[in-house]
Amino acid sequence: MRLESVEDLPDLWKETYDLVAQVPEGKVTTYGEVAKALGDVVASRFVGLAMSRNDDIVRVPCRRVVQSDGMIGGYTGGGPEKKITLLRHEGIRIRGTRILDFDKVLFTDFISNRPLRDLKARQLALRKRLSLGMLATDIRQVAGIDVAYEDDHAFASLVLFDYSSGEEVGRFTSEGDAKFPYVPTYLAFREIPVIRSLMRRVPGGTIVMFDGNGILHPEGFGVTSQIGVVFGVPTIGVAKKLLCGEVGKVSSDGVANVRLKGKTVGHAVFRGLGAKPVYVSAGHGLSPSQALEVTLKFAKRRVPEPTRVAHLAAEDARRRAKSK
DNA sequence: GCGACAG
DNA sequence: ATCTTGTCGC
Repeated sequence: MRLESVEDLPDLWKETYDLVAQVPEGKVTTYGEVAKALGDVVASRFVGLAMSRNDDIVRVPCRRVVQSDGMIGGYTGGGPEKKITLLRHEGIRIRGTRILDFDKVLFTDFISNRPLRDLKARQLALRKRLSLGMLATDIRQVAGIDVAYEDDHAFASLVLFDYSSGEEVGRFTSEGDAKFPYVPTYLAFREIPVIRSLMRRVPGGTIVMFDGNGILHPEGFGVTSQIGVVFGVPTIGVAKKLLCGEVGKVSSDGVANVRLKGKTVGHAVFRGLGAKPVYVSAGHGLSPSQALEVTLKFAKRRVPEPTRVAHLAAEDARRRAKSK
C-alpha cells in the first residue's frame, strides 16, 4: 500500500544536500556518485542543479562535487577559479582545471537509504496493475493535460474535447508547488501531485492524453502509464522527444514503429516529410493500436490537439501569473 | 569530439 | 520545462 503511494515522496533536494554534507575536507566526489547514492545515476544532472541552488555553503560543501573525469566543473558561487582556490585550500591538488590523484581523493562512501531505488520499486509495484486492454467501453471525450513551470511552481491545465466532433467542450486549470524535481524516468513523481486536483474533473468515458511517454519507457511504465494506473483512467502518452527505443521504417501513412528490447512499444508519428515526429504510446486502459488511432484522429498538426491546447492553456496561466 | 535522458 | 527576436517557410 505504502509502496504504491505516489504521495509521501522523499525530499530529494534535502537528501542531496545531506549527502554532499558527508564529503569531508580533503576529499571530493562527483555528480554521478551523489546521484548513485540517491539511488540512480540518471539523477546526476539534478545533482548539478541542486548544487547550483545550494544556499548553505558552510553545511553543504558543493565545491567538493566535481565531474567524473576529474575535471573541476562549474561553480555558481564565483566560477571555476573560485572552486579551484577553495579546493586547493582544503589540500586538493589541481593542475589547470583537473584534479590530481583523483582516485586518491575521491569520496564515494556515502551513507544513504537510496530514495530513488525505493521510488523505482514503487513504480514497478504500480506497473503490476497496468492493463493494455480496453478499460473504457464508450469513449465520449478526450482530455489533454499539461503542466507549465515557473521555477518549481506548477500551472496545470485540463482541456476536454468531444470525441466525435473534436470540439473543445471545457477547460480547467490549477496551480501548486512541485516538490519533487525533474529526474528522467521519474517524471511521474514530479507531475502526478500537481495534476491530482485536475484529475478529479475528468468525466467518465474520457481518455486522457498526456505530454510524456506511456509504455515507451525503460521500465515500460512512463508518467502517462503511471497516471492511468494511479487514477484508474485510460491514458495515451505523446512525447516530443524520444526517451528510449529505436524508430523503425516510416510507412506511407507517416507512422513508424518504436521498438524497445525487440518489442514495439509505441509509434513515431510524422506529419509531413522531414518533420520531427511525436512519439505516441499506450498509457493504460487501452491497446497500442487504439492509442495510435485516437491520436491520429486528433492530429491536425504535429502535436495532437488535446495536448497542444492544454500546453497553451498551462503556459497562458503561467504567464498571467508572472505578469501579475 | 560525439552522444546524451520524457517534462 | 525555461531562457529568447527576428525570420524562414508552408
